[in-house]
Amino acid sequence: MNGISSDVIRGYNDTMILYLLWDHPSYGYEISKQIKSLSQEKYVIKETTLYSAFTRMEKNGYVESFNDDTENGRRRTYYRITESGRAYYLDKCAEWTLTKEVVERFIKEGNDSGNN
Amino acid sequence: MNGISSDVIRGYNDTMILYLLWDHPSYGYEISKQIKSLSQEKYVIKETTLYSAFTRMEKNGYVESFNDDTENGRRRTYYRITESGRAYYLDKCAEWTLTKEVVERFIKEGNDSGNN
DNA sequence: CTGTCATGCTATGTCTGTCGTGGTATTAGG
DNA sequence: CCTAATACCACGACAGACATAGCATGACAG
Repeated sequence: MNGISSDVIRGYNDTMILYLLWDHPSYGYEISKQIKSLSQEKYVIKETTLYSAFTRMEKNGYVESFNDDTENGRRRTYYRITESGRAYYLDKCAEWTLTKEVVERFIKEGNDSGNN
Repeated sequence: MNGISSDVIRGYNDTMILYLLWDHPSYGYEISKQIKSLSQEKYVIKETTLYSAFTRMEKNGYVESFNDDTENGRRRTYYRITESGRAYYLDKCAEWTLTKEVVERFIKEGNDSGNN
């Protein structure tokens, strides 16, 4: 198995994107590259998934879009995380901890090396 | 936060059910109770989700259904895990390990400060 | 100048798993 | 009789992921 079935990640795409927006705004293509590299090529988000996530999150108030006028040529839509987005992200982190605990009670691990 | 949003667990319901079928067959209601107790009430699978999971998994050959004739009165459909189901389960466990690694790269917060 | 590639985004419709709603049936207890 | 717990199922809605397709720019090779 090389990748990760998207069903598993479902619900965490938003979280990953918000993580990458935490320190500074970014845009689709860059986020896409970063997810790929940060996950060590293990997860590559689909374009449509990514852009629909942006749309959804903007509708939910987790991000704000804007255009960078200093750029010319290629039109980019940048996204900035909002306070609400930060709160949502942190909430998801807490949920992840909980989820992890729960799922692991149902996982037989014979191939887990080292840590607990 | 009390529970876990089902979007997060999505894709792991099957895994949890198969885990509980590993040693011996079981049936819907019991599985439901066991998920609740084993997750320490943190996750309660919805009935419809559970039964549709059984149907799906039987169609995929991960479980087989049968009736226990020694029981009378309440009609139960028991499910038994198949070899294919065991393989699928183990596959999911491996995937979980991978998923966990990936997701955690995007999680701020008490980052696994303890182990490793 | 034209073709191709990388960049950057959008529209449209399908698929799948979850879940809300509601129904059926048995057994036990008040 | 009524209710609660057990035990299951049908139906339809919904949301997120994704396949497919298209549009537009800029760089660079031939």
